[in-house]
Amino acid sequence: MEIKGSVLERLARLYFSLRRGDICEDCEWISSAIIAEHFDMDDTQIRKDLAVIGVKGRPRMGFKRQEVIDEVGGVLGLNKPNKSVVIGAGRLGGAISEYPGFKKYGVTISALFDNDPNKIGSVIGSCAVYSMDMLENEIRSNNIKLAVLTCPSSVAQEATNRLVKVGIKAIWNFSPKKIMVPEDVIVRNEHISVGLAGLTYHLNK
Amino acid sequence: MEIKGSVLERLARLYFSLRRGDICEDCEWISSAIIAEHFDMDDTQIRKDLAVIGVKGRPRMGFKRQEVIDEVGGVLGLNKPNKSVVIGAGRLGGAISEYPGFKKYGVTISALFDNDPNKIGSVIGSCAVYSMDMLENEIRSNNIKLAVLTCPSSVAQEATNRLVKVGIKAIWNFSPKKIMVPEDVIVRNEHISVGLAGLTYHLNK
DNA sequence: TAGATTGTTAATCGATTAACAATC
DNA sequence: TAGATTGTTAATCGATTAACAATC
Repeated sequence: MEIKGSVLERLARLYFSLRRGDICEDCEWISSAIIAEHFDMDDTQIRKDLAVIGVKGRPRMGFKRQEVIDEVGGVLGLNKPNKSVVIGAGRLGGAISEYPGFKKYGVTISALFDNDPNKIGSVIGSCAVYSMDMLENEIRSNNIKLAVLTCPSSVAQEATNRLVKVGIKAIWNFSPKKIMVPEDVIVRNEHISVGLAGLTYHLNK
Repeated sequence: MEIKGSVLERLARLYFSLRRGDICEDCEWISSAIIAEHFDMDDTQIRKDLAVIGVKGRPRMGFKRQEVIDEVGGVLGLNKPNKSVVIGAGRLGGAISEYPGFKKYGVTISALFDNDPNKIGSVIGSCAVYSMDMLENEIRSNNIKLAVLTCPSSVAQEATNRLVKVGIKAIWNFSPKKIMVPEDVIVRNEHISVGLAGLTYHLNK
């Protein structure tokens, strides 16, 4: 059963908030009403989302916090390690490599790749920066399925083609370019400028 | 008339795609059908969104590309400069300061702020890094209304309080922490880990 | 004129919320 | 037992799509 994107996103928010302790730090049980209040949502929605993945609550008690974390984490694929590579060792690639959250949530970065000789051989956030020539080797020998694209738009499609050819199945695309992939590869576009527009709209209204 | 978030987001996507030349590079006219195909949407939606902000098309011709850019840019507040400050001069703050897109779309970064003595006094992407002590002065004297929060979660609320007190009206929050603001201040949360979960879900399915 | 495309109303579809019996 | 909370069905609401007259 394929879980819908909107449900996945809400489950992810719930997962990260519970792990971070934003909602209840030490409690054993948590009710859908408390969760809903934190996210400014309807409590029925919380129960329905958890029902989708088969998490059961208990009348008068609510849901077991640790069970929710474990089950949601399992469904989201965050309970076991996900190895990844980062294409582009600029500031954004560096920020992603250094972000402690990824390791915490099961995503480890195997290496960064760049064409800039000044960057090749350096280390960013405990990850080595390799030449793009090493890309295929690294991905194959570590059986990596996830790639983060932080390279310039001009080379995004070319990099994508190489990634797909060598077995990458999921691409997190931070370049503003639309990239083409075969049907069995999933792309998530992260166009942060779009969020900016919502703010400037309100400022200039 | 308040434009809904979903409409704003679609208009922003359209605006950036047209400016980048993703849809039609040099054409004078563009039809809602062509736009819709690019975004994998229904063409009625495109016409409705443009109708919301009063952009008129012409039967048999479509919409004037430049007019769409100008009108949408105007509504989104991207036609005139928006000065901003960035709180936190880590890699993410640096990536944002260096990103050429912001200047191109009317957002200029006045300064970065950090408490790390090693960073204070340096320059990132043509922006100076100042001590947090200078925050209020800089915002007041430049009449800045927009702030980007890339500091650690632990100080996000404290920084927010100072920003709000000195007149900031829009906050782009990259920290995973929920921040509290008065009603007249708008916050946009950019929790990129949420996007990651969608990819790991599909990989582990 | 014939044909393509807009603008808009009506119909459909899906998502959110309300209601409430079941349960501990 | 009484009361709180779940689980789920039904009702509402809003968003998307279809249809089509108007127009150039």
